[in-house]
Amino acid sequence: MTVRDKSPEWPIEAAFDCISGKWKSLIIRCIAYDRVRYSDIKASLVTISPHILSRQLKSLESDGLIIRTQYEEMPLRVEYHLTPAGLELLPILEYLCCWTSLHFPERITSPAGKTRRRFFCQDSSENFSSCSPAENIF
Amino acid sequence: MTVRDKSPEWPIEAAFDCISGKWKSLIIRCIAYDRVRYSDIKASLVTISPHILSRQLKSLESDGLIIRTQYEEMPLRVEYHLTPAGLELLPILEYLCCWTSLHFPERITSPAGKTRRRFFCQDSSENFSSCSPAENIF
DNA sequence: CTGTATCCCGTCCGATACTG
DNA sequence: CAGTATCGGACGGGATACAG
Repeated sequence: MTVRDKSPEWPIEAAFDCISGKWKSLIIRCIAYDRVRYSDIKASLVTISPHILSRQLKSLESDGLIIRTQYEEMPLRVEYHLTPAGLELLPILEYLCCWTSLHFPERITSPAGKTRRRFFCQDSSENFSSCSPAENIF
Repeated sequence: MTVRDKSPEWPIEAAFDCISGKWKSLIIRCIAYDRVRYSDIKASLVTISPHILSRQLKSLESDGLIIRTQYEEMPLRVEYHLTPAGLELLPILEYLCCWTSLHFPERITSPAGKTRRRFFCQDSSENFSSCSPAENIF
């Protein structure tokens, strides 16, 4: 729970508690289909500071959306991947993309300059074939 | 736009900009299936202050999710209802309810004491029959 | 490579009182 | 009835520097 309010009032609140935040959905997208290293996420989300990334990853982990795996190598290697709950968030995020594209396409700004196009799975559009507007996002 | 960040980076951000906020999803639920008056929303969301409710309603209106209709009567009457975009948010909210119920049911707290059960449409469960856990919420 | 420690700042939420 | 004015407090995001 990373919420400002300790007692969410209905299921929506609990869900928002997990995924709200400026970077969280982008992080989830980054690690959606792979095990991804800290430095790779950092490189993908160009302008995020290490402090913020660290905090968001901890929050996502404690909320049960991602799993952190540390390998005792030198140099240190840490990989992140989604839990089943995190994976089941993807179609919802996809749906939200569609909703925005359908009703408010003018509000969409390009991630260029702030994020880099990496770690995306082109095949995912098969799962949401009815949702074409956002199919190039996941 | 009621956002903290002026330039959302992808469609998800634009969507979150509209629906994030402590009360917004509850307000959307309140006026989901009717034209509802300010005082009724206020009465339904027991603990919300008039200031906050007013601000959230303005935000939802300027984001194109709800429509405000003012009748020049005495006493003044104002009604709110959802736009098509707002209506299409309902299945997504429903999905989020299901997601929470499925993966983190223990995080759901009762709205008792903070909200009252009014303005709900029991029939709506028909539209999401595959989603039983939250069917009594909308 | 993978983070943590500090400090600052804007935004959101809220209580209280007041108004057309 | 349907809001607005004013003032705080708390929290999330961010810049910068440092550490295991």
